[in-house]
Amino acid sequence: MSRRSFHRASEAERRQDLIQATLDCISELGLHGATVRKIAARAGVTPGLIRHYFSCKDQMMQDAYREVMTGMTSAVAAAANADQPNPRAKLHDFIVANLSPPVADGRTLSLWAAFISHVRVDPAFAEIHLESYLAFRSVLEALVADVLIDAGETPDAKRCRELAITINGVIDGLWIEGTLVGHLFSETPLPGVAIKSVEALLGGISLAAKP
Amino acid sequence: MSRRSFHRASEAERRQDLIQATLDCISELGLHGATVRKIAARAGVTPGLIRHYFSCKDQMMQDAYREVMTGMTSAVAAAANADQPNPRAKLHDFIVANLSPPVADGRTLSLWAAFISHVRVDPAFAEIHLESYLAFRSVLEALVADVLIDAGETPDAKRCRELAITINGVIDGLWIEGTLVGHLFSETPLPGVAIKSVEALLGGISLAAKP
DNA sequence: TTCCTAATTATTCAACCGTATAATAACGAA
DNA sequence: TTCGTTATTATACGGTTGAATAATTAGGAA
Repeated sequence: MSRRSFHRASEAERRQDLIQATLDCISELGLHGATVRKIAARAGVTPGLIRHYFSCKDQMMQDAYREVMTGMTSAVAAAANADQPNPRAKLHDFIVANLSPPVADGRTLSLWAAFISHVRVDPAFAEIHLESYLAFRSVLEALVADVLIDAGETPDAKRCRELAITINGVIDGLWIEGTLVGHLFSETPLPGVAIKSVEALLGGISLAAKP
Repeated sequence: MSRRSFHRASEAERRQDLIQATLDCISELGLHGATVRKIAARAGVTPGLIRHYFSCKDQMMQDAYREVMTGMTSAVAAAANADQPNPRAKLHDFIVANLSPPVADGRTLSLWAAFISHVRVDPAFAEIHLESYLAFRSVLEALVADVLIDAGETPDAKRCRELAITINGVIDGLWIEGTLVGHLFSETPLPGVAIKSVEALLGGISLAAKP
């Protein structure tokens, strides 16, 4: 009776593997299908190892939630800061990134929804949600402020915040629609719809590259 | 040893009780806490009864999902047709109803999210989602068309659909934001934000009651 | 009232859950 | 090379799960 051979991984990559396996299981099998055993099998380890890296299953779930949200926010923030120094182009790219893969993606949406449904159940999830919401909104608020200044306005904080709330809503709503039933309006690409909508919300400011 | 006494209910009300108990458990305990036993206890019956009314637990979940979505859509549709014959006031009330209780409510949002997270897992859930999405959007599309006509436009179907998609997005996004972190902007009531946003999206058409 | 039907309870089952503990093998240090 | 540490596996445990079956009792029909 010989034991299974294994590889000793670094703590960082093992945790990452386990979290990714957790996310895979949740998105493919649902929350009640993402058991410790299935997650371990997906990660190629035995179930006991999970409790060597996480104090309990819930702890791993919370870390996985944080991972998803920081991943999304940093991806769209990076898209905004990628090329253009132009504030309008930055906001434009930010919006498009929110409505394109890998953010606009069935797997990501399933994960987000699964975690959101636990916000009311577990205060730890509520805190993670609040953190990630505020982080996202503050990025958006800064982008909006720069656009308004670039357009010659002198916006106060309240207006920027209200616009950020609204634009966040537009992005979220179209993100959900586009990801869940995107096949229904493939002839009406959502990024374009979103840009037009935000331009209207901004009072007609164009987000196209400056002439 | 005497058996527990019980009441023989009609099929309709028993099914309704079981579905409501299912929804209560999902929203309070999460998907993996909504077990057959907990649901039965909440409904005041024994677990075996569930399989007398539903072929399996999943079947009951699907019926519960359908119940949530038809409840939401019919609530907001009723709000739109309640008082005003004025198309603008109808759309106005429709939007406000979407962002007010009982639609904008933590329990409802938790349920919606829990079910959405299963759309990718189970094709039956995907079908229910598609049905309810199309039902909602077609109500909204009709409201938008009437508003445009009332404003003197002669809108084509494509424009109405695109506006409905966008407005649906705004409503969904603000609904989520408002329900999850509504306490953050109690001084900026979301219904007002939504109305202003939709007015902007409609090109400046006012949704206030006609003068 | 008496009887029949089926709604409801009670009980059982195999499978699976998350967690705990002990044995072992991988791999860096010396 | 040898040794020690610890990451990893193996195994076990008590409790829970969804489902199946059998026993009963409620409530209408006759």
